[in-house]
Amino acid sequence: MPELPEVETIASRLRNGSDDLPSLLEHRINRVNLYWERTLATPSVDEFRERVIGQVIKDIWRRGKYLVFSLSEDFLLVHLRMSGDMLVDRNSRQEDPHQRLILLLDSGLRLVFIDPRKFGRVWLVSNPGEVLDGLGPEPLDGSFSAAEFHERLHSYRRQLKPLLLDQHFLAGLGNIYTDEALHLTRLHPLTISDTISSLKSEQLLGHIRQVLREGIRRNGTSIDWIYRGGNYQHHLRVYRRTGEPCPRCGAEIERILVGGRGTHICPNCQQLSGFQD
DNA sequence: CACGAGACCTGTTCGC
DNA sequence: TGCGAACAGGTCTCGT
Repeated sequence: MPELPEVETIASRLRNGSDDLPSLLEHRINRVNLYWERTLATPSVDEFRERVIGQVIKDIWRRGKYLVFSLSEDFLLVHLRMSGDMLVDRNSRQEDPHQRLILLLDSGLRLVFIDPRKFGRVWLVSNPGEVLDGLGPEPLDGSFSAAEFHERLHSYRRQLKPLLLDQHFLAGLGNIYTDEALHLTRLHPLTISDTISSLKSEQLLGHIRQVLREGIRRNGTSIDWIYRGGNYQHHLRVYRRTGEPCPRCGAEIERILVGGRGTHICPNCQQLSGFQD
């Protein structure tokens, strides 16, 4: 579920509150319930409890696909991976079989990490750079220019889609939004990155920003049983639309495998050639 | 350096 | 209907 727009949606809900639930800012952590030990990447379970209890949530934001909680003393980082979700509920709510970590707050609210597949991870660190330093630029950062993007594309000779999914190259894209952006730009996912013209690079960055902003505006994409609350799934052009007509030309959308990931393309609009105008 | 396969996990959907 | 295979919003590590 979690690519940049979904993580952004969750971060802003926790930070600003929503409907009936208040912002989590200035709430104090009173107690820790850990249900799956490997959820905790670092430190040890004992040290985590000792250090995090008593700390106050001062700020909440997103970097790439990470949720960042700035606490009074440390930073709590959360990566949702494939099936994670982070929500707030009242102390009285019933237990979820997939809850992996619960932070009980003063105020009687609970910050609940849900993760059916158990891939998600949580870090408690004094310096967030320990975890975040390797990440590439934020695609929505206005100071990240098309020229710089083009330069980065040309600093590798790699298949385009796996490169866009590489968080060291660019932070925040996942399978859904990458397929969507490539389709809008009419680029085949196997295009070699250093063959892309500066015009195409600029268009691609524009489309990446377009689908991410639209995803955020619609509170993310809800597919399957995992993430709810978003409705960008009704606006997807190719992702998981195998066999349906391309919204641009009507050809049947195909599913291929690229870098081991299911990939959705229009075979007519996204053709692989040696040069990209 | 770049790529593919396997690992980590559980739940749902597909195909025979 | 039933049952195993395939597949899923991610990322890491290893071998070639």
